[in-house]
Amino acid sequence: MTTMKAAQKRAQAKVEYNAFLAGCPSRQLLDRISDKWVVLILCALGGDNSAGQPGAAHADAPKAMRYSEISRLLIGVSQKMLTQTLRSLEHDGLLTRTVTPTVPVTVSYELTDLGLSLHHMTRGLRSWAQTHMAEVLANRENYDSRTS
Amino acid sequence: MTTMKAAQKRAQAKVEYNAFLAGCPSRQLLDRISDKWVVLILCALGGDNSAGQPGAAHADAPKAMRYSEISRLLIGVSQKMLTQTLRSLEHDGLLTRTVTPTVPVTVSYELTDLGLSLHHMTRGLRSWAQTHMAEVLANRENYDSRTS
DNA sequence: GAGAGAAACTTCCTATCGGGAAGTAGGCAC
DNA sequence: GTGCCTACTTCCCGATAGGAAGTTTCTCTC
Repeated sequence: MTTMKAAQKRAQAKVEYNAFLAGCPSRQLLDRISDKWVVLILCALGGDNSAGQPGAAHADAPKAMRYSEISRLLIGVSQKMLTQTLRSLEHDGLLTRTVTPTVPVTVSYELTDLGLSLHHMTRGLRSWAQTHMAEVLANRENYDSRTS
Repeated sequence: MTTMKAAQKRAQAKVEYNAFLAGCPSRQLLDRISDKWVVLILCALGGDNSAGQPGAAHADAPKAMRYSEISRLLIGVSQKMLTQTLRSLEHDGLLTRTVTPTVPVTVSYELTDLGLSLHHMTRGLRSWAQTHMAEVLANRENYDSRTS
């Protein structure tokens, strides 16, 4: 392991990990990142926290956010799932958790480089959902009228 | 709504779809596509069904697949979830379902253009999971040893 | 002509999971 | 001391995913 160059390791990884196989670690990883809260949290920390103009590819402004900020932005997330998801992301090295012993304790979360690389993917997902929303709604109506 | 001019509608649409809002349709859509089976099925139908050779960034070969083919490829999926997910994807217009009345009936599924556009995203997710697997595993070990 | 078998589901039961609400810790303000 | 603040943690329950067995329609075998 330690004798391999990074490039070699990466090359081998591609053959070894196949996300279609149930037992493969990469499958478990894919299962975990294919989660609505993971996607939303990464989008939030990645900086696309505005309403998000579809066309306007505003530059990433990955920023540190406090627990309560995230909870306020991701309307509908329960405290339990937020904490749980943040912990698992920290565990996987996608974000860092920093505790500042201020008056009431302050905890802030920030994407790591690894988390940022995944953010590029989740950002695409979110933007896809927003840009193709109308099309999907039309398809649903179409489908429902055909089958009725 | 119908009395609005196109420009006004467009202006409002920009604010209307925000995946961070719990009630927004795009949030529901994002929740649905941020699902492990959705991601895996799209990857399967999108054509990256091989283990993924290192150098060969093989071109997409989106192909029609039969129910049993998908079920065999996505090891671990239950028939119930496979059927359910395929139906919802068909409902949203991401794929087509074709029944051929052969000897034992043949049902084949194929991505639509819309599904194909989402496939670009899910493909990225899968490839991310496979390429960064080693890094994540290392982070986990690191984290566990720190906290123990 | 009575199974057996194959593809694509469908149904039922149970284990697991997510959401809601209430409880906790530790420090400060009143 | 009472209450409030943030960031959780715990408990309970309804929703959901998974496993396995049943269903349908045809054809092929014995």
